[in-house]
Amino acid sequence: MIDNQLIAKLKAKHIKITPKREAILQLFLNRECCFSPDQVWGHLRKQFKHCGLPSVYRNLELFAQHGVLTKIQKTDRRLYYALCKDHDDHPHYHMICVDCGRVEDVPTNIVPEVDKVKGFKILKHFYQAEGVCQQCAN
Amino acid sequence: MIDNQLIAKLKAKHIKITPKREAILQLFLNRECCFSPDQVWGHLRKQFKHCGLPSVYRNLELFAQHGVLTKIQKTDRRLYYALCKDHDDHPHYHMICVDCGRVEDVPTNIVPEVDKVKGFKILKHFYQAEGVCQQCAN
DNA sequence: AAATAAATAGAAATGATTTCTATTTAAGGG
DNA sequence: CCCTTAAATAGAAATCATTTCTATTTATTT
Ligand SMILES: [Mn+2]
Ligand SMILES: [Mn+2]
Ligand SMILES: [Zn+2]
Ligand SMILES: [Zn+2]
Repeated sequence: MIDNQLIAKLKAKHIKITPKREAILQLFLNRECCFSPDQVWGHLRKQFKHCGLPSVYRNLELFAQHGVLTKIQKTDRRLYYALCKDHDDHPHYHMICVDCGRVEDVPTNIVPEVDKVKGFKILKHFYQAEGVCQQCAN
Repeated sequence: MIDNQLIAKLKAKHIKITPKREAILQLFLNRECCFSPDQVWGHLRKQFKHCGLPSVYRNLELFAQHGVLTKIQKTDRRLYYALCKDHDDHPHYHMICVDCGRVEDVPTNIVPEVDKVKGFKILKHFYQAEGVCQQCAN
């Protein structure tokens, strides 16, 4: 059912595979959308009688720390996470559908060349695009 | 004292020029840094005996709506605003010094060409860089 | 100076996120 | 399998940045 490569990766990092964690990953694998902790919680409560929201927050952040999920910035300033498949192997950014929440990895060759312009030493940069995906355009 | 061109611009938009608003603009004009509402409030309370935090929130958002200020994304996920001088005349992004908070407008020619790649219709995009400014590097 | 719509202070509410702690559980070794 | 142990969890409570509400004040126009 769940991606075995992903499980192996997590085990290699000494991260326990719990039913809740599997269900969270499964949700992101099934629907390639971004979800807020609250949305993930709502999904988990269908499967599990007991389910704490703080655990959802902790696990989403854990997955983000290990490159499995990426944080998505939306205008409502709440937390959103999405699956990041090309985990740091190739530079890419994320494109979010404002309609359905779909998140696509898009390879990029944007490189900050600006340290010459203003004398800034760039430590990190962030690019994100919003729009309407092909499916939602119809 | 305060930028008269800016005042004229605001009057043209039927925005009342109040002492608090002048003081907020003056702060951003004096120090080209990003500030949180709380930081602006702390500054205003030195000059004004009575000063409500909700007014600060409202005014910062008002200025942002009218392109005078721009929102800055920091990792602490709190609101930050900075002066945006090149207001939409030229495409540019913002570079933030992680040390002193300085914000620089940097012209860009980054154009999202990705609607071809994945069939996405891009509505807006956001780029921001973080680093250390020349002054703080010394 | 008076009229008026907008701006404000201050208190209170909101709600997403975090913290805390006792209990449960996954993983590894016998 | 059964034990052991460190990690994960639920649930309640706290936190705290941001927003809402309302009576009062104020900037602008007559
Ligand atoms: Mn990704
Ligand atoms: Mn700007
Ligand atoms: Zn879509
Ligand atoms: Zn600096």
